[in-house]
Amino acid sequence: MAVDDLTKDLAPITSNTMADIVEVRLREYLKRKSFLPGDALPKEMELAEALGVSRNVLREALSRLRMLGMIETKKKRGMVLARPDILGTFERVLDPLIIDKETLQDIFELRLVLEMGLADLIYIRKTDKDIIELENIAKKEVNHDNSFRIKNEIAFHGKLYEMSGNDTLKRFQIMLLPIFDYVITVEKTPTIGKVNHMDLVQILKTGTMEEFKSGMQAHLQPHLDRLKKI
Amino acid sequence: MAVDDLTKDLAPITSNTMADIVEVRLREYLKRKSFLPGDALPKEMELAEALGVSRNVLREALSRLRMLGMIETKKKRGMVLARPDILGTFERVLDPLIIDKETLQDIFELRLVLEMGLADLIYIRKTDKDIIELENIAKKEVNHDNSFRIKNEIAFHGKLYEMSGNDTLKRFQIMLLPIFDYVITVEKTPTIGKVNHMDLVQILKTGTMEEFKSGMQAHLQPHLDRLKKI
DNA sequence: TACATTTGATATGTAGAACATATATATTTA
DNA sequence: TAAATATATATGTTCTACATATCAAATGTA
Repeated sequence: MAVDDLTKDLAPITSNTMADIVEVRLREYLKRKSFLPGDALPKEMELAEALGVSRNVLREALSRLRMLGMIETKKKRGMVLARPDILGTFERVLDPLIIDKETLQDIFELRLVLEMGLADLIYIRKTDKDIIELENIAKKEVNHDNSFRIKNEIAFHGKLYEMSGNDTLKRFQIMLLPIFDYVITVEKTPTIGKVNHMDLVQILKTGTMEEFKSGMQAHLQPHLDRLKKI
Repeated sequence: MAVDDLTKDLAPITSNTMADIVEVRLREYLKRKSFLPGDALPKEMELAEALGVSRNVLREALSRLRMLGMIETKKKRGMVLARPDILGTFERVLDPLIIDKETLQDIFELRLVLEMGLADLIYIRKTDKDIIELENIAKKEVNHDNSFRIKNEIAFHGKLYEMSGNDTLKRFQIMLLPIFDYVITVEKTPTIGKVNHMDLVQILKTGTMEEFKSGMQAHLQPHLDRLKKI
């Protein structure tokens, strides 16, 4: 354990390559000059000369920014600053097979936190149409095999995120799905709370937000019970 | 609006460069071969030849994976698969000046959702020491200028995240701070709820989780009131 | 034999030149 | 004037060469 802590606390000494340095310098440059999306950037050769590196190294750094969507390039027009898709970059590294166990657990908890906190947004923005759709999803649950049950579970909770009216949140949830898939697969027994999906729909129809919050908590309780104290 | 929807629905036709393709191919390769952190990868020339591209193009793709922390390289040892820091990659593109207004709003709401949903974790894991520290932060609030008030506000809510015992969540919050800083700066009048920090501390000391949830909601109510219905 | 030193081989890091390709702009042609 | 063509230019790609760090083997020394 002590070793693990050391490696976390002590600087990684990431023997910075030129590309690493140039990447940082470019970031600083873009920020300092307060470039805005659409603004044109100097051409590669000018940047390379200014930085005192080969075009090759510069292009490695630019390649990174391009991947993140921070810049876009066209053959003759040159480069322009762009709006990165903040979630798109996230998605690239979200592989449950690579993420360590602790982080996996953290993310699982993050999902619980999100769903517990979603009630306010849902109650501000829910529509009758939403509730009907949600009910239709809940109705399909009876008498199906396990793989269908999981799909339906995802559809139901996905719809809840959708009802929050927050696209970023919704995309975030979709992105985290593979991780829960993984965690759920690891779980031995399926977790079923005292409040099921149909109950939640009923609360949404006629109940108060407080009732919905309690209902959601009861629904997720088996997961919450599993969380360790420290 | 119709145009915006089109650009979202229709494929972006991102005239893929070789580096883009190689990046994807490498990802697939790593996944298919189910490499694990620490495993050695083939050397650059072998990969380049197998892919039928120049070493240069390959290096642009590798440079991206290296930035994300997916691979690490050493002079003679070659490359090994590594564990990417999932939040580190996120941080790179989180600049309030570049993010568009809608996403900024989405993220602001995300923060509210997180804090509303944090109660369960906090009640599972809070310690007396935590509460004393939180109280000390709350005590310092009186009679200070605005810049101190904001710092203290951040410290208080930051401590709440810390009490969740979830490192990923805590880091996530720190990462989102610049964005709230930006949103708060835009706000004309400071928003003060009916329940203040000291009240929340008192609830944590002797109250139930339900009371804490209600208290948190009252505390954040001014922000929630501001949210648009759609 | 055991250990320290030197040497060489090797994989990544960096540089530079050359050519390919697409495209905005200028020029020519109908 | 408008369409077709040519040219200049910035990015995309390849190739070669060399620098640098480091592992491993060979050599030297006690």
